[in-house]
Amino acid sequence: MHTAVLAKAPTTSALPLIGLDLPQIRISGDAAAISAGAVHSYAKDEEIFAEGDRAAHVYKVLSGVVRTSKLLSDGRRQIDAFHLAGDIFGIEADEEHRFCAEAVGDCTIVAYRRNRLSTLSAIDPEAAADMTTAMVRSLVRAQNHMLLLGRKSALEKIATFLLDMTDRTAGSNILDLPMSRTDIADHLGLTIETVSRSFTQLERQGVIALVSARRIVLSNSTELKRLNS
Amino acid sequence: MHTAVLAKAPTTSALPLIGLDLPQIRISGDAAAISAGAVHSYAKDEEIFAEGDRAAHVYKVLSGVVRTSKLLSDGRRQIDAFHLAGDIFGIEADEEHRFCAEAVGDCTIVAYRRNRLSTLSAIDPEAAADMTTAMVRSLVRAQNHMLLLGRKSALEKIATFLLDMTDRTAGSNILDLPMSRTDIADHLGLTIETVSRSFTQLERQGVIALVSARRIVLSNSTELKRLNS
DNA sequence: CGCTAATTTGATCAGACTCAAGTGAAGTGG
DNA sequence: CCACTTCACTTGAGTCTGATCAAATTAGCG
Repeated sequence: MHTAVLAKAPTTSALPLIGLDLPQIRISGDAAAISAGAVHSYAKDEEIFAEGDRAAHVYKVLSGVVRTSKLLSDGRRQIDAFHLAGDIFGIEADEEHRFCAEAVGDCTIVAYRRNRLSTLSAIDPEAAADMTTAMVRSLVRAQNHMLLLGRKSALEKIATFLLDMTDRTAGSNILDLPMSRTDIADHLGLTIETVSRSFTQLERQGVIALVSARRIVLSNSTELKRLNS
Repeated sequence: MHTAVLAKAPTTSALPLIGLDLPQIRISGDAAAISAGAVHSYAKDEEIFAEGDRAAHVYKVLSGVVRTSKLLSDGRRQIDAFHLAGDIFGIEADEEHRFCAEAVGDCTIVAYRRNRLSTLSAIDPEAAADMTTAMVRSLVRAQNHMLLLGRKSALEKIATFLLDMTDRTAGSNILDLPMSRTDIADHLGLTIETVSRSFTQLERQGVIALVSARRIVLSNSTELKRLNS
């Protein structure tokens, strides 16, 4: 992992108070207890950590979007999640990362030294609870995603994805997708062609409008929810 | 949830010491702290809890196998995991169960009152750590399963499944499957016909031998591991 | 021993994939 | 500022894996 050179973004600066501007999940407690987090910036597609790297940190997205994924030997890829601002990722059971993390677009991230979850819980129970919350959230997300991957049609997958992304970003019905068709495909267990065709089909049905490739208006979210099953 | 009437199995008996015969994950600490677990028996296909039930307990399998699953409105089902003896299941973020749990065959289960994970961690940090371990394990499993569901072929899915079940049960190369083809299909995102055909194909290739429908000999686990990708 | 449920097998179909070409937008360099 | 390159996305045609529908076989059980 190395820090990206981006003029505007802060680099490897210690955070005086960890739980400061982190609304969604607050890493609380004494800064000394969980040695202070460091902020890093990453450029688009830059690797944050790789599968097999030593899992020395837990991360939180400050801005931008991160994807975590696993690869098969022949290159097939499954993106298990996109992490938006406020999301925690990189929690591992073992000493090793079981998936890799990359910046979807330019982004900034806080890295917290991982003093072994068990140890942490003794020192700072509240921080441990926050970590637990993050983990439970990942698990719920993973369980829903397994249902999607195993049992939903292409159109249903896209519908679910659009609704989920809308929920997690703006409340409005305009959705700006931060990721490519390739990323969407690898997240939903489809190919880019099928993703594209599904978008087109939804547009023809008047369910969505494609302002541009990455900007989508949900013109009929009722129908979208129905497709969601 | 109701307790099955099985002559041989104990029913709703308080456990004097919780972490007694639970080798894999030990729920430790003062029995008073996490009010004692109660043992229940369930018959094949009996429901342990349903999607939407209040999540008042966390469970551990003592004997037999449990499946946890989610349903779509039209009946399509995704089994997210099979839980064998020693496995913990039913951990939830919310007050509600997000999936349903049923007995695959006759089984016995301990139910631990769920004094909110956060509260628990204050009272009994060690028990909380055990719970965390269980959760992390579920998460790792879920992440691997997403890769399987999203990116593997039918044959690869079956190969992975057989190897995983073998790992989790005996060390030998004889595997007794506790679940039906339907359950396997709903776990792997396939149909029963495809599951059956994949088994047949593996048998014809000399990779496995089907002693009976539920008893499988892994005659060439090297080839099975290669298929596993 | 007969009944029921589970599994296997066969034939056909369809949804999603592959391969291939075309379109469009963004960025680069002259 | 515009031509050119590049990359992302879309669209089309044909194929294939796995689904569906249907029937046969086997196993388990009262």
